[in-house]
Amino acid sequence: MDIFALYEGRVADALSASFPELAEQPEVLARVVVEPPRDAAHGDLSTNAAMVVAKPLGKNPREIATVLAARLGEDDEVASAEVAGPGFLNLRLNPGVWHKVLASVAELGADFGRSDVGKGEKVNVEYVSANPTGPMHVGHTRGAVYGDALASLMAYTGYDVTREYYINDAGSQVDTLARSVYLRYREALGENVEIPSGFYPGEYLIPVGQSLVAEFGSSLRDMPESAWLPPVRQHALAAMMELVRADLRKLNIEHDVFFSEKTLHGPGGDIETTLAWLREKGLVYQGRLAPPKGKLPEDWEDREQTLFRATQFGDDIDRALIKSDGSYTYFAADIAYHRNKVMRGFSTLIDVLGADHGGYAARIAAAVNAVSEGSAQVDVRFCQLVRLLKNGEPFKMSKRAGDLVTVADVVDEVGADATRFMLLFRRNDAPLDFDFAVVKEQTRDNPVFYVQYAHARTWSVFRNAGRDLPTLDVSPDALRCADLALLSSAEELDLIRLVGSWPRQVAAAARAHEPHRLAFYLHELAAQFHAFWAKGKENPGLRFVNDDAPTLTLARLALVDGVRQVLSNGLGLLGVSAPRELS
RNA sequence: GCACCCGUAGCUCAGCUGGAUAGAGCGUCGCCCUCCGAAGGCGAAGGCCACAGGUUCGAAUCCUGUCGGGUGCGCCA
Repeated sequence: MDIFALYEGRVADALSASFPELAEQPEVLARVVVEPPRDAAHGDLSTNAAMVVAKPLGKNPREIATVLAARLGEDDEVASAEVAGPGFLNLRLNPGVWHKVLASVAELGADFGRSDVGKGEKVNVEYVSANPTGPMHVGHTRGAVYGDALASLMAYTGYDVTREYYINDAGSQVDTLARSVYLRYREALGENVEIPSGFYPGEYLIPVGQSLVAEFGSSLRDMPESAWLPPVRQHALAAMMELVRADLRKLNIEHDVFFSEKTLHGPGGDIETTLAWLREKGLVYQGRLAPPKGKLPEDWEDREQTLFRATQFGDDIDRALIKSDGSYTYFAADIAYHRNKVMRGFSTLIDVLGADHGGYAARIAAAVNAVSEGSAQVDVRFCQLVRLLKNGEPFKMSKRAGDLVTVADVVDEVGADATRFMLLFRRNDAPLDFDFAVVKEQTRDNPVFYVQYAHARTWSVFRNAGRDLPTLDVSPDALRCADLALLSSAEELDLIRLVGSWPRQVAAAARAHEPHRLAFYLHELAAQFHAFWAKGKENPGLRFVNDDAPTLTLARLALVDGVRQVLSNGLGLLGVSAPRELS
């Protein structure tokens, strides 16, 4: 039950009942918002309705608000409806409404917050998509966690979500990988090898070389490169993807689809058909590009090439499709890939990329626009770099992959929960400091701990109740029968209001593609719960468990259970565990 | 030179797609535990929302320009 969405409907109804001409302007009504007022003293709900429709109606907003107030004030649930400021309408609800909201939390359980705002729209979230040349390093982690949480969030809000990983297995770096593995293969056969620069030096390739020996014996040693390269490449790719999957598992990330770039190439492949289609639409031509201003690339040569008319779709320049050696550019494959997604029925495509791909967004948008003929939308989200620190000092940890700190290093050090929560406790496009020392602290300075501790405390309340009031039935059925009207203090109602705003937060976060909002909400809910808990210290009457007041205790437990449920649902969406006890 | 991202308290950052008196954590200062609800809580100080215009009932939020920081810039992936 999303009380805000509910009242948005009621306000819209009241508007069109009072001003029938608005029925013809749904786009105006769509701008009407019901939200919690900034200042709680203004009431429970606040709406901008009168101000939004004032102009289209040619009427004074306060006048409109007064009409609305009269109409909405007739509702039994509404205790008062007041016009304020330039034309805000503030509604105060009877506490019984909030008690109903709390009851609905228990009723809906894990589904409290779930919605159908996505209306079953097919969404493809592409994330991680790291080159399959080694284990994942921290640079990939943020996008991985962000994409994963976003996918969960959107699935929860009624979108039909596919989690996808694009394997860049068609470029020259895969050949470099194969050659690097081949050296490790010869090493495994007893040779003394040096890894020249330009090859991948990581020790993680040693076992791959050994497994080649196990599979092929020494048969590859005396072949020419043209003969051993294909089997070694395939073997190496499979091994790397296994590494990547293992790293993703450590973060509890699982994709639905692993899409190989290689499958787009070749005769009759998606790239060919896509380019043919673009040619037919007149979007491909032979032409020259002006050299970039400023520093000129050293090997610049002015030559005619095959270009995609990206400028027709808002890009700065047209983009090359075919390299001078005759093979397709990465972008050509990417157009085909995005067209493939569109053909699979996705109407919203989300690409999660590192911030170093910033310049790529415009051409992807152009490609999707062209290829879907405007029917699909793409949202390219960039994840900024993560700076690793320990006690404020830059942190290096070079165990597995040369200079790079890997995902496994981080997760082994602080755990998947902390890694995920910290990466989500920030907007994705803002740089992030990740301090190992802070994340391992068990104090309120550590947001992961702080939120998990709040959840553990809800369980601890129930354990205390069992100890102090052993005869009290605190089963879910008993909680359902609790007299919630006993929850009448400001602290209790504030907490219920916050709990009740959860569905609204979830829906807004999903629409904005911003899972970090959930992390901030959970931190706030944890803070308010901790504060309420502490009130019981000064004022025993506010304690959750009161030996001499079992019915009040039961009502309070219902409130605690609602907090527990929302913390649990929220942590679940973020992919962070919700422990019942902290060790 | 161009494009994209960013500029909010001393520091790190939120700010719910334009709403009312701009918020949180850290840091600083001051409080609250002889055990049973301190792995916590309460309070204070701290702001020209980089700057200048514009759009309108209303701007940290949208537009333009300036300054400052980051990223990227024909065939790399």
